[in-house]
Amino acid sequence: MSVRVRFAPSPTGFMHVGNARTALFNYLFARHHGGTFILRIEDTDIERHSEEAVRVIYEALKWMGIDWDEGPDVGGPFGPYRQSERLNIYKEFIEKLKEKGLVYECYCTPEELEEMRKEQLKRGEPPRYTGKCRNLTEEEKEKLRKMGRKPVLRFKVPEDRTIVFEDLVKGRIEINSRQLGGDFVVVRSNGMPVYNFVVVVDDALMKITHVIRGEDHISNTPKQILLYEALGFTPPAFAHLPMILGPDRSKLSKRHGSTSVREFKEKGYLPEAFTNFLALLGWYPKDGKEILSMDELIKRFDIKDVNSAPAIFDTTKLNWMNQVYIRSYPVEKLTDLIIPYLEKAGYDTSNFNRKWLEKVIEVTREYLTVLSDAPGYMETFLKDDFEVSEEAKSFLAENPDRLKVIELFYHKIKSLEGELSEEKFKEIIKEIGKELKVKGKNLFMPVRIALTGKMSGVELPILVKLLGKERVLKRVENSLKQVNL
RNA sequence: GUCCCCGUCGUCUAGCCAGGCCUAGGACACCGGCCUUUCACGCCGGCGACGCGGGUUCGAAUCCCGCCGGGGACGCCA
Repeated sequence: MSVRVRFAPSPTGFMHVGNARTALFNYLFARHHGGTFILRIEDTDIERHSEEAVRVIYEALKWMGIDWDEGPDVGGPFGPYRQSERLNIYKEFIEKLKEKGLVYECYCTPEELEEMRKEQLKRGEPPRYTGKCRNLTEEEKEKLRKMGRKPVLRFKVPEDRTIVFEDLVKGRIEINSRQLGGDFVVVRSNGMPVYNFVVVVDDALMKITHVIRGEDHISNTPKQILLYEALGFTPPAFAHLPMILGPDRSKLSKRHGSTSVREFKEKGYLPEAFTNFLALLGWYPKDGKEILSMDELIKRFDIKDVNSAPAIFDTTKLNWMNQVYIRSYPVEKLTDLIIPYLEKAGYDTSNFNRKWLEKVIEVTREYLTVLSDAPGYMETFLKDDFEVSEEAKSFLAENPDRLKVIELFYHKIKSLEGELSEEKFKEIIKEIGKELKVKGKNLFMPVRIALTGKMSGVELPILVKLLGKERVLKRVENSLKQVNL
């Protein structure tokens, strides 16, 4: 039987990195086995769902390089792929449960249930539904209905049964039905079925073979297995991925900083780096190779190699990976991605020659960790009216020779005939060194300051070449003005 | 509180199932050196972990028991 897996997020308006990793592992698993990857939108909680929120999911997945074979937008043989559009399907299976006498109406109000939970907790008992309404008579129900109460439908959980499943990453897991918190709700009082129920119906009908999801779903699994059985379906295989933790070792959430895919995209992480990094959170290739393209990930991915211990989300390594990817990215693509950051920083990029911009990026890419660093590092090339830093000024003031270097450099460039090439620049510097009898830092640093106002930066010959004679002169004039007070 | 899951360098992890090849390997980070007439890159080196206690065994990171620690779940959220 061919592998069919699904990623089933609820549209909350943002894609959490934990969800992104779940999607990725499902995707890798599907592609590795030549199976089908399905996208299903879990929006039974209608109040929270919006079209925009669904689009956020599409965008995040596409950005990461994940495509799906079946889904709300592309369709497929087992649609619809949005739970809010599957309501009559669920109704049919609710009827089945009713016929079998496996569900019953419960008229307790949320307030009553909350009260009950509090008391149980106070007594040191695990909170659970007691089964209060399990044996209500018709008259009692009628009475409660007259009070204006709308019932929920609860599933009858068997008294004392050990539910066992073989988890693909955790191993054998056994839970007694007594630990399930009592009879659980399958249909809300507003008639809307609840997650644990719809997920079973959908996974069964969509012929899902492997359910790969976060560890926080382990406690749902026995309930779902009970429903599979009640409905006459065979449960799929389960694989529960270890949690992703924040630096404080608690479940990663918004208070830990950036946790949405979009934030990483906006900061300027390359999708290849981000995906590569996520893949290594809880999984490790047998051969130990860490920089891996999507194809290489697919080739190597094995659910058996997924770690069962949780991982802390620490972006230090992501930063390194991003640098690695930035340095090997095609310049054209990199330029396309960097231009928006330049625009945001106030540059009108239409003023720049595209080829020239690419050359600038070619030399500055080495310095970038994230794309949003680009405007800062590229400033040296883009802005001629810079300010000479205080550090640089005092450096020049320390030794009169240093200023002389700048002045001589200026005259030599001014009287230069023809193009200012890298070689020409090196020659000129050598000449200055000989004529003024200076060398080392005393020779190079003044020129650097005159050209950039800073004490560090890219290699001078390259800078000079990309600037051209006119801009070099303009810059030296600008610096001289600031230093000669 | 109850149940479930987890515990190897600061972090991601290899090794654990099939005990000796482990004076525990790699990567990131950190520190130092080299390279570079700057910074970064690159190269070389260093620091650094089997949660604790018992047991089994000639031998345990690996198997067993207990403890401790961390996390998750306990919704008419998904």
